[in-house]
Formats: sequence, structure tokens, C-alpha cells
Amino acid sequence: MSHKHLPGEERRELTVETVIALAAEQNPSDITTAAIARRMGLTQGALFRHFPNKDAILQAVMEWVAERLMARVEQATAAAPSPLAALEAVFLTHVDFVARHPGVPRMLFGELQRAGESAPKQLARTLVQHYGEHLQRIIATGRQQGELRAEIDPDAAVLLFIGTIQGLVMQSLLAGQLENLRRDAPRVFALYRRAIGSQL
Amino acid sequence: MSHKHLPGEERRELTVETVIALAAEQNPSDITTAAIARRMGLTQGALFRHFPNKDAILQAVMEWVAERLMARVEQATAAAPSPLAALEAVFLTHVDFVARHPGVPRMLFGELQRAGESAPKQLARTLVQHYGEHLQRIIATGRQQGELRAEIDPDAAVLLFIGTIQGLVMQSLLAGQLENLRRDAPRVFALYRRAIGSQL
DNA sequence: AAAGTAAGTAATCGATTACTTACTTTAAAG
DNA sequence: CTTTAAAGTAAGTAATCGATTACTTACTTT
Repeated sequence: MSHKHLPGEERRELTVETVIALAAEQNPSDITTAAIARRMGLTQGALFRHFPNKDAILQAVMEWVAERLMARVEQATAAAPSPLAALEAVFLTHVDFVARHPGVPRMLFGELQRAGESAPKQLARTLVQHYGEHLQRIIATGRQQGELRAEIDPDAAVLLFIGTIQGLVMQSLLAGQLENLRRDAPRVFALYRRAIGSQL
Repeated sequence: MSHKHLPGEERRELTVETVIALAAEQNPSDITTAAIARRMGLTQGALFRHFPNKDAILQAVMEWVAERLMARVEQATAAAPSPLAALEAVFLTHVDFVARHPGVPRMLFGELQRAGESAPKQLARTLVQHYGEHLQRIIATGRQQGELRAEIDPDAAVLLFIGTIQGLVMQSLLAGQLENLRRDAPRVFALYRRAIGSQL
């Protein structure tokens, strides 16, 4: 084994991507440090040159996800001409992100399920929280502009939005096919639009 | 330790309920046979007098869930006067079931995430499959009777239904409060009804 | 009362886990 | 070139996992 040495920051990034790739194939809580190292072509101990412990690895993963996902979502929102268009753009952007990184929702949900109060769990929780607040702002302006029904419950609308994506993820989890995600996304959003939109 | 001996079938039932109770508190894949036995007031080895291995325990749990959940769902369907009323009854029945047994959705999702092709995973998959087919039948008759819009995509409607419940579960997972489930359920279903119903 | 059986215990097994230690290699600066 | 700190290896560690063992208890049947 004569692998090239890489600078630490680059190795950390590769580690995060490896964990996400592994999470797409198996239960996130079953991902061992040995499996991560093997996939990277390293020995298990080498990981601890860059991370103090396993939780720090998971924490880096959650930070990676939070940055990338929220950045894309906010970008999609800014480029949309109206609140309803923004919701659709965020929806499709999110689905596209999940299709590219199928391990991400599994890691997120896996972290939220954990018992204690670990750092990665905390990050997962704030990510979902920020995501929900972002959606709520879009919905609020949509109601003011009359594009969305005034009678809708904003909290329920946010919940339905996130739940809808979760349903898509679960469906692809059952079929094991990622193509279904992008294919079904527009059809499902059409239903969601009907639920909240003011026009018929 | 002088615990009374129980007949096997009763012990198996208690084991299942214990696992579900534990799943409400921690990550299902972190539930050890030692933890199950401790909660039951038994030694770890005693479990293997009733189950050949750990997977058999999880399999019994999935069978328990499949029987109880589908039975209630079908009962709620039969008692409903119309397809739309049936969907609402199934929705609230499902939410009530989850509120009573918070560990159930976590176990289900946990099993679906597993890598290989274990028996409990197979059971979880067929349960979701049967559930979806049941919903699809309700939706089909609803479309025929004109209570639901003819233009809706049945697959998308089923996906949205299940995803909505998942969203509720995730929300209570974040807040850690079960009361929210029953409180939010009607509001969220009101949105869902708007998405698929023919009347305004 | 004797024999049989199901259900329990306590101890231990090999395998696997996250993490540590001692040593070696690489790469880049002086 | 030489030096040196970061990066990687190989071989450990203690702890924990599911599962098995030999044995005991409680209850039923003959």
C-alpha cells in the first residue's frame, strides 16, 4: 500500500463524500470506520489523523449537507419569479439534490433517530428547522400576494411539503430506483400545488 | 432473580411489545438483545429460548405491526360512508396507531434501510405495499364516484398520503412530543383533501 | 413419587467495534 | 541535500455484540 499523501482538508472532504456514498448503500448507523477507510483505500487508523472520533466525521457530514443543500435552496428561491414558482423550484432542487446524493436523507433521518444529544444530531435538527423557516417565509409572502390561499395553515403546508419529499424518498427506497424520484417529482408537486394554490 | 416462568407464546408477545417500546426511545438498530432482556427482567440468553436469533425477534415485530395496523385500517375503511371519508378515517386511524406506538414507524423505516435482504425487511416492504394497494383501491372508487378529481394521478395521491404521515412523524420526532401528532393530523389532512377532492 | 419438558440462569465464546500506540513514509520548505 | 511535520501503516487495546454452553428451576404428565 503506497498511497499518496493528501493535505488534511482534502482528505476530510473525501471522507465526507465517502460516508454519504456508503449511506446510499447501507444503514447509516451500520457504517463503520473500517468500511469508510477501506472505501478510501486507507487503513482504519488513518482516519483518526483527521478526525478526533467518529462523531466528528458525522458532524462534518452534516455540515457538508447543511451548506450545500441550503445554498442550492436559497439560490433556487432567489431565481424564482413568484412564491409559488419558488416553492416548485425548491421542491425540484431538493429532489435533484437527493437524487444526486441518495445517502443524504438516510443520514439525516438516521441522525434524528439517535437517542442522546450528539453534535451531529443537533446539526441535523437545526438544518431541518432552518429549512422549515425558509419555506414558511416563502409561503407567507405567497399568501400576502394572493398566490396562495389565505385559509391554509402555514405549519401544515410546510409539514406537507417536507413530508411529500420524504414520501418520494421512501418510494425510491422501496423500489431501489433513483430514476423514479425525478420522474415522479413533478406529478407529486402538482398535487401539492393544488392543495395550497388559490387558483384552480 | 426468581422470575415466574411464562408460557412461550405469551413471552413472545411481551418481547415484541418491549422491542416496540424501546424503538420509541432509541435508534432501532441500536436495540441490543441485552437491552430487550433487561427491560423484560430477564437475562439475555433467555430470549434465545423463544427465538432462534435476533432477526426472528424483529420478524415477529413486523408481523405484529402488519396484523394490527392493516386490521385497523381495513376496519376504518369499512365503517366509512364514502371513499373520501374512508381516506380521512384511515389517515386518523394510522396517526392514532402511531401515537400509541411511536416505535413502529421508526422500526419500519429502520428495516427498510437495511442493506441485505433479511426476512423482517421483506415483511416491512410487503406491509407498505399492501397499504399502498389498499389506498389505491379507495382512491379508484372515489374517482369513479366523482368524489375525487378524475385528473389526479393515483400513484402520486398514494405517495402523498403516506408522505404526509411520514412528515407528521418526522415533526414529532423533532419536537419529541406525541401530542402534536393528533393535534396536527386534521389540519394536514385538510390540505390533502384539497389536493385530491373534486369539490372546493 | 418419578420422569419429562419448557423456561430460566450464569458464564463464556468468537467476532466486531471505535480508538490508540509505535513506527515509517511522503512531501515540501530551508 | 537535509530536515521536519504531516500523513499513513500495522498492530495492538478494551468494550460490546449476538449466540452458545452447561446447568437449574418450575410445572405437567405418567
